[in-house]
Amino acid sequence: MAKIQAPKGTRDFYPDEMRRHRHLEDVWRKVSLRAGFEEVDGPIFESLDLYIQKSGPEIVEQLYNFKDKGDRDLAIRPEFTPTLARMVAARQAALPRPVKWFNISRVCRYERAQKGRLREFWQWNCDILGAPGVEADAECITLAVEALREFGVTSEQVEVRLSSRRLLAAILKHHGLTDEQMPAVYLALDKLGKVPPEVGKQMLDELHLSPELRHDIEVILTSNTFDQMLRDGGSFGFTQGATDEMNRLLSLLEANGVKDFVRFDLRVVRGLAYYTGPVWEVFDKRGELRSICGGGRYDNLIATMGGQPMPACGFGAGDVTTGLLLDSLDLWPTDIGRVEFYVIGAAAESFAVVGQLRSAGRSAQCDLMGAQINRQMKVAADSGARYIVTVQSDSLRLREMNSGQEREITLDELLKV
RNA sequence: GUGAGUGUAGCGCAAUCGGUUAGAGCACCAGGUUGUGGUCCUGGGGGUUGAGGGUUCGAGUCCCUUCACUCACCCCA
Repeated sequence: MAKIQAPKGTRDFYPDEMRRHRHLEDVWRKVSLRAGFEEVDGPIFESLDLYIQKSGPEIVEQLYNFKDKGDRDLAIRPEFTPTLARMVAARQAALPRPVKWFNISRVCRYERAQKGRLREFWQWNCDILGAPGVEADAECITLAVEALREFGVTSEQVEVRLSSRRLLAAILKHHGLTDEQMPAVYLALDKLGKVPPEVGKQMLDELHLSPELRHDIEVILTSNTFDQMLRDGGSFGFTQGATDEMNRLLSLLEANGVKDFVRFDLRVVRGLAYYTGPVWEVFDKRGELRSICGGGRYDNLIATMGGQPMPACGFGAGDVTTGLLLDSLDLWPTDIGRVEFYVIGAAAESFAVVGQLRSAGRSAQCDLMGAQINRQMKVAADSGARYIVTVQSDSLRLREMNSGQEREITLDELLKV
């Protein structure tokens, strides 16, 4: 029989990989719960229409869809947000506000696999619904930063680039662009951060913008703070409300202690039809990886999906890019998911001690191969156990592997180590 | 969808100009030594050189086809 390999763009998780994956999920879940988000989930497949409703018919090309035996058109979820929107809309009136939900979803997208992008991956999603103000945006950004900090990532290594679709749209409108003309400019802006300056210049030339707009775009590109942009570029036609909103968001981020991670940068655009307010994306500062995490405000989504209008913001982070980030910064913990005790000795004696440890809520294992003591010792050392316990008739010895310290110990003491 | 690169043991690799039976390391297994550790020694299993075809006295090596993987473009919810 021919060996069948895993489908393109998928991964097998052997124990080493699974430990790492578990670490990602553990951190994501921990910081979410710590911030008062509640975990939710839905089906891994949905009606194809759910995705078409949110993203248009073109989306079908980019997802795994199929007909079930009842001839229903279904799709494996390519993202969690439509499910979230469906769930919120179904109980909209009854949900206490704000709704703060998170989810770690396994998702599939039919795309060419490449670095940092596979056909099956996990996405951590956090959303806040029913909160119209920038407090919710600040909460989301802060949560993303807290996860990065928990992974051991510093503000030297990554940054949150914060933009605003509201501000961008105001600038373009101020210069007389119609809603139809805006996407081309958004697209160019988005590219500008990612291509060499000459190429960027050429892209802008091709748009034939007015000199005034061209000037404002130059200011956008060279501004590192919102204040600086306003100083260099004047009002840009912003309303007081729009300016206040960004300033308030920035001061909330400062109050939350994540200011050092955040840089104002209007080049960040993200999906075209979707976002309505602040948008942001996390990048590694070395510029080696695609974006690690991103989100923003999408106040129209719930109504689009058939619910009552409801303000919303949120973000998603992928396991693949996050993993690559931890790879490149060498931030994987080495002691995760290992059994705490490895008990060495004759089978009957080892089993007795292992049983006691497990009953006491500790993790423990022993030899199952009938191996000689020296062999057991080697296996125990290789297992990464924190403690090795040797049992010989009635005497127990405990060895702490990091320090190498060893001592005689009673069973009662052992259970409390 | 477009373009480029790479396929040799479980893994990362070597094999001169096309030349004998494709090698060593790590990992795995067995034995020995160190009696409570990660050492060391000996041995072992593992390969249709991705697959198919061609050129040749002879192909891991050259040519064609195909498949897979990787990277980039497009796209990125």
